[in-house]
Amino acid sequence: MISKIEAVIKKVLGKEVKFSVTASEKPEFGHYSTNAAFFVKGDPQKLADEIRQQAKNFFEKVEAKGKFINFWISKNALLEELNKVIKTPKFKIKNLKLKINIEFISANPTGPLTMANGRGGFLGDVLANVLERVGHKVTREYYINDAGNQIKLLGESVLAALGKAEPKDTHYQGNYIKELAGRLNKELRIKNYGAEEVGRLAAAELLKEIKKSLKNVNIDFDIWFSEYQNLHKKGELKKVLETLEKNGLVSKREGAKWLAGHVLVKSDGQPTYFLADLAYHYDKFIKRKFDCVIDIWGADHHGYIDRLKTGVKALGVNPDKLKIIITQLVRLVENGKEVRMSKRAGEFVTLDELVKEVGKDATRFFFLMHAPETHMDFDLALAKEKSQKNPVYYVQYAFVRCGAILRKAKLKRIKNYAMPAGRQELRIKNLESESELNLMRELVKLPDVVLQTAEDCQVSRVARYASELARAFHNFYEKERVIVEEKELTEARLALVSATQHILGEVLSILGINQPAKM
RNA sequence: GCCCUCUUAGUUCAAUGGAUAGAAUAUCUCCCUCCGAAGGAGGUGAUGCAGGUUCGAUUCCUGCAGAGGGCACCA
Repeated sequence: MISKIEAVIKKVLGKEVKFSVTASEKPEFGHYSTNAAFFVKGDPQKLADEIRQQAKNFFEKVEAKGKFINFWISKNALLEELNKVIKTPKFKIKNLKLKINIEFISANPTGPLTMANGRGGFLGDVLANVLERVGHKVTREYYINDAGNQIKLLGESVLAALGKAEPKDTHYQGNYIKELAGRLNKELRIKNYGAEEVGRLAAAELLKEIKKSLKNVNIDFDIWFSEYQNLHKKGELKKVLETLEKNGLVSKREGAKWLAGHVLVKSDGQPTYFLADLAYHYDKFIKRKFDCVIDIWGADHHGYIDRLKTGVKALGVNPDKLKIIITQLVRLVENGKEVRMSKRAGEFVTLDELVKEVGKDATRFFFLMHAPETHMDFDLALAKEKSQKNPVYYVQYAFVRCGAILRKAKLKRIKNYAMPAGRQELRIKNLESESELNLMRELVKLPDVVLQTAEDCQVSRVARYASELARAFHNFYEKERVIVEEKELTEARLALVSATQHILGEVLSILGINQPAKM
């Protein structure tokens, strides 16, 4: 809808003028408005009239108020647009076709997923959904850090728990290590593994747990990329290092190899994580040829952004193709006091615990509502208490109400309203009331919401839209009875309900939230 | 010390540089003869401080205060 209005304004202005069109927040400002008159000389009302002339049937009214120009969309145009949205196959609103890799969570396999991992997890999952809706080819990827020191440390921790090694402060603590040690004990008794091998074994075991947790919250990955198997074992680090050396970008100092002030190979000959990461991004950009790579990291890695971008540039890749999204850390608060979350100290709330206490859908919505850059304090007890008031239920309830009405219509054998697969033309020409039209205006916003989100990655917009759409529906439900005496009116309203069910269902599906039949 | 992020109703969050700063929740009133009240209608209530740029600043810039995070031959 917005791009349509923009196109009309552009036609009138004739030249490149920077302006924007937004959905209006207040009824007196119409349905949409633009600030275009701020940027051109002349009477705003005259400009408004010219715009109206350009698309007479589309606009019911175009009116300048001060320098703002407000648009009222005609009923026919609204209905036409709604039909268009409903009939879009799979709601795929564009076909942009970029090959995008989105890597998220990638928590080290040295412990269970914490609730903070959920933040980046849900963000990545939903962002991937959004990007798919505009036609991109999206690969969801989890990078498994199974090659560094932490694996050896994990192995030592397990051995220490079995009394086969000296306990140290740096070891991973917590019950999960003891449980893990118990599970591995049988195998370890037969074979005499070193710390690194034990670590690898333990990491594989923990990765199974991580996969289970993610499955439980409906986050799927296309690729689980093992640093050890796919990079180290295949000698990819060496290859990338050689490439960089050939291009004269590597310098030697104090026995180590450097790239632009960062160490690639330590003086003891061991590669750094930086080199592994370069090999990884070489794999993504050069070998697998992704047009765009999105990494979602926690705020504790923000200092690493410049380094990686520099490195990627050294590989000959335009660093703008690498988009890094930072999510602020989540602080765990208990009884008003902060608890440091640490796998080493064994102090954390796992994602599993959180989901068990608060519920899958409420957990998802809670994280998705918040912009990634907001700092969050998280109190498990409070979250549990508040989950009853989570807006997700408001949205799901609207969806349930749609279903309840349509069920009743079916029982009464009312026909001519159904929209199987969203293909049928909506028969809603005789809907006139404000709550009905308002609902239609909300429904029609779906493509704009998805497009904008695919553009700026602000996933919380989708969650907000879900609430707004639900409100428009609840409002309609309260004001108008759907199944009434007049047959035509009933059919029209049922069609509207059916359209709402489809679009609300699509929004829930983008958000990865369950579409319940009952609550 | 240097760098990044954040600061908006009691609380949790919105607002591509635009209009009278929106919601939710809490609180105070109302509304079930009804397709489910997990709902609807209304009241109260907010931009940390000081400058600057601009026709216009919650938004951009500078300084200050407060909160979180980062500054490794760790990953």
